[in-house]
Amino acid sequence: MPSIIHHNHQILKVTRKLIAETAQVSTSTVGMILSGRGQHYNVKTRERVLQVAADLGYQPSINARAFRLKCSLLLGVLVNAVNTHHAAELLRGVQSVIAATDYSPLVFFARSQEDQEQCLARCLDRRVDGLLINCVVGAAAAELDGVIHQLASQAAPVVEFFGHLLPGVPKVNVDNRQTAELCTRHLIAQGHRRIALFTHGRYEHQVLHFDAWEQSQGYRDALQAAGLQPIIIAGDMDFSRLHEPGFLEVEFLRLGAEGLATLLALPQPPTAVLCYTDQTAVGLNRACRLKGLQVPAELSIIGNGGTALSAIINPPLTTTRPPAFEIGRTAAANLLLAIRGQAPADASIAETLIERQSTAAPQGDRQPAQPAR
Amino acid sequence: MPSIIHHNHQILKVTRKLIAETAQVSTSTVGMILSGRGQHYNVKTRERVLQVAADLGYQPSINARAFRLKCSLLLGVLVNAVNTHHAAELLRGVQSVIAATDYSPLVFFARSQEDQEQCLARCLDRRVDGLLINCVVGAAAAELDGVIHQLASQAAPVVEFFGHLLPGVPKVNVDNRQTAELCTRHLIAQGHRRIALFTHGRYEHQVLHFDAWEQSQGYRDALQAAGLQPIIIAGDMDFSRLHEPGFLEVEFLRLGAEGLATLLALPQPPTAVLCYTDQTAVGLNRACRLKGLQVPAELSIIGNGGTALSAIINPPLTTTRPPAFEIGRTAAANLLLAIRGQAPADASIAETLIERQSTAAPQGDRQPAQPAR
DNA sequence: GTGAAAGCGCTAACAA
DNA sequence: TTGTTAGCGCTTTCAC
Repeated sequence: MPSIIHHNHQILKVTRKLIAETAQVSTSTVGMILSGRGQHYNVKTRERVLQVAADLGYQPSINARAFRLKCSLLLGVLVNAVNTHHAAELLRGVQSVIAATDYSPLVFFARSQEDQEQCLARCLDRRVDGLLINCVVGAAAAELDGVIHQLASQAAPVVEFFGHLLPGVPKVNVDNRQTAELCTRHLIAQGHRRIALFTHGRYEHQVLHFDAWEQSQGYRDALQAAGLQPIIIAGDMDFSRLHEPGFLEVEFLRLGAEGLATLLALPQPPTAVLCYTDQTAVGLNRACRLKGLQVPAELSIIGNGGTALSAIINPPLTTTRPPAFEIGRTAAANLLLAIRGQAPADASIAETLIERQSTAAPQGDRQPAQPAR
Repeated sequence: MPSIIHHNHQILKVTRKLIAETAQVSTSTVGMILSGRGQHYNVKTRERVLQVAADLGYQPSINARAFRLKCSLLLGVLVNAVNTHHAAELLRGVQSVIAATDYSPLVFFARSQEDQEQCLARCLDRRVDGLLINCVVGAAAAELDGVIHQLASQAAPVVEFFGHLLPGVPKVNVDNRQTAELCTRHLIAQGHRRIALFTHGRYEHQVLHFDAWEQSQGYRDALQAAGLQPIIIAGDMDFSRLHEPGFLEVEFLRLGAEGLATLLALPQPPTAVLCYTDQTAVGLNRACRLKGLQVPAELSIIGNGGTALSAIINPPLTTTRPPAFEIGRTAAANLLLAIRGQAPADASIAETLIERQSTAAPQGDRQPAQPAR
C-alpha cells in the first residue's frame, strides 16, 4: 500500500522521504540501500531502513523512477492482428522475460497499415524504451523506416518477430526450413519414399512468401539427404482479399481440396503430403474422404500451424505447433540485450511436431528399391 | 523528434523550456497555451508559441506529465489466455476508445491463477489508473478482492468483462440470453416448431456456467413467446482437464456428436438445434453425416462463437459472432467513466447472427397445427 | 496578459 | 559512512 495513516491522522504517501524521516537518515541513504547498492553502509542502518520500508509497505514509484532516469520503462509490442492464434502465448513469452525487470509491455494490435501507424505513433509518444514488432503484411517499409529511425534517435532498439519486413532490424522467427525438414524426415523414417509438398504458387517469391520458400527448402534438403525426389504441388492463390475475415482459412482449404486431383494424376502418386497450413491439410483430407482414399493408410498428411482445427478433424491431424511462447521469450530477451547495448543475433526456432493419426507407414507399396528418380 | 541540434552544435531536448526560450516567453505561458487553456493570452503570443512548438517538433513527455499529475496514464488490461480467439478484436476495441486519451494499455495474458496474480501485482506496482479484467476461471474471488481493494485505495477503478467473478465490479459481457433468443426466433421464423438446445449438463449452475444458463433462458423465452416447448439435450461434460490445450474443443465436439442419438430417440425429433458452441455444432453435424441425416434439409444447426472452424465445415455453419470489439470499446469507455468519477452501469451486448448454409426451413414436415405440446 | 516559483519521487554526483 | 543538493519535464498557484 502506497499510503498510510499517520498518528496525527494525516494521510501520508509512503515515499523514500517518509522512510528517511522515520528511520532518521537521509533520503539518499534510503535510496542507496533500497537500490541494493548500499553495501558500504553500516549494517544497523541498512537493517533499520529495510525494516522501516517493509513496515510502511513501501512501493517504489516506477513512474518517478522512469522520469528521473529519462526513460519510460515501457516496451512497445505491436502485433499483427490478421493472424492472432498465437498472440496470447507470444505475449506470455514476453512477460516471462520482462517480469524480472522493471519493464512493462505496452501492447497494440494492428489490422491495417493505418492501425499500425497509429499504434507506432502511440509507442513513440509514450517514448517506449524498445519495440517488439510483428509488421502488418504489405506495410511499406519506407513508412516504417521513419518510425524506426525515430526510435533509434531516442535510443530505443527494435526487434522484429514473425516477419522479415524491416531491413537491418534483428529478427526472431519460426524456422520453417527446419520444421519442414523435421516433418519430411519423420515421413521418411516411417517408410515413405514419395513425399509431396502442397504449397501455393508463389512459394518461390522469397520476400513475399518467405515462409513458404523456407519450408520448401527444408523439404528439399531432407529429401535430397535421403536420395529422394521432390514433388511440389503449387496451387494458385489469390491473396487480394487477404483482409477479409476468414479468407485465408477458406483459401488454404481450397488449395488442399483442389490439389488432390493434381496429385492423383501423377504417374506415381505420393504416399505422403506435407502441407503449407493446417487448413490445406484439412482440405486435402476432406477431398480424400470424398474420393474414398484412406488417410493415413493410403495417404499420410501433415499439417502446419497446430490450430484448434487440427485436433478435431477426422483423423486427428499430425501437425506442427509454432513456438509462440519461445518466440516471445527470445524476442524480449534480445530486445533487452539491445537496450543494454549489445547487438542481438537473429534467431529462428523450429516448430514442434505433434504426432496424431493422419500419418503412418505407407500401406503395402513401399518401394525402397525404386525411388521415383 | 524530441531533440534538435542547436546552432552551437549541442543536442537539445525539445521541452517547454526550450520553446519558452525560443519564443521569448515563460514556461508557464507555454504550458497554458499548449494545454489549450490559454485563451486569455495575446493572440500573437499564442500563435508564436504554437508556431515555435511546431517548428521544433515538440512532443510532450507523457511520463513527466503523469508524474506531475500523480498518475500513470496507464490502463491495465488483464486477459484470460484460456480462450483468446477474440483477444485481438477486444484489444482493438479498447484501443479505439483510449486512442483519443492520454492513456495507454498495459496488457497481460494470464493462463493460471498464479499468472493472474503476477500480472495484477505488475499492474499494481505500475500504479495503473484503471483495470480491465477478464478473470481466469476458478480464481478465488477472495484473492482477487485484495487486489481490487488495493486498486480502489489508489482510486483505480475496475471493470470486469467476459465474466461474473467480481462482486460489486461493473461488468461488460456478451448477452447470451438475447443471442439465444435471436437465434431461436430466426429458426421459428424459418418455420421450425421443434427446436432443441444442445448444452451441457451443468447449464443450470448459474454461477459456474452463467453463459449456458443465460443461453437457455433466451431459448426458453423465444419458444414460450411462440407457444412452443423447449427440448433440452444436456450432455455430461468433464471440465477437470480444462487446462489442457485443445481440451475444450474436443470435449464440446464430443458433446455434439454424442447428442444426436439422444435427439433421434425422442418421439418427435426436432427439426433444428441450437448449440452451446461451434464445436458442439460441428460434432452434431459430423454425427448427422455419419447417420446420413441431411443438414439443413432434415436438421438445421446453429453454432455459437463465430470460430474460424464454422466457416470451413460442410455445410458452412450458421453461427453467432461475439461482439469482441464492442465489448472492448464499451469496457474501456466505462472504465474511463469510472476514472472520471461516474459509476458505469453494467452492459451486455448480443452476438450477431452469421447466416450460412446449416439452417433452412424444415423440409416437408411443418406442423403448425400440431406443436409438440 | 504574463512570469516566478514550488514541487511531484527519485537518482547520483559531490561534499562532509 | 552518511548527508546535501540539484534537477528530470511538467502543472498550477499566485503575484505582478
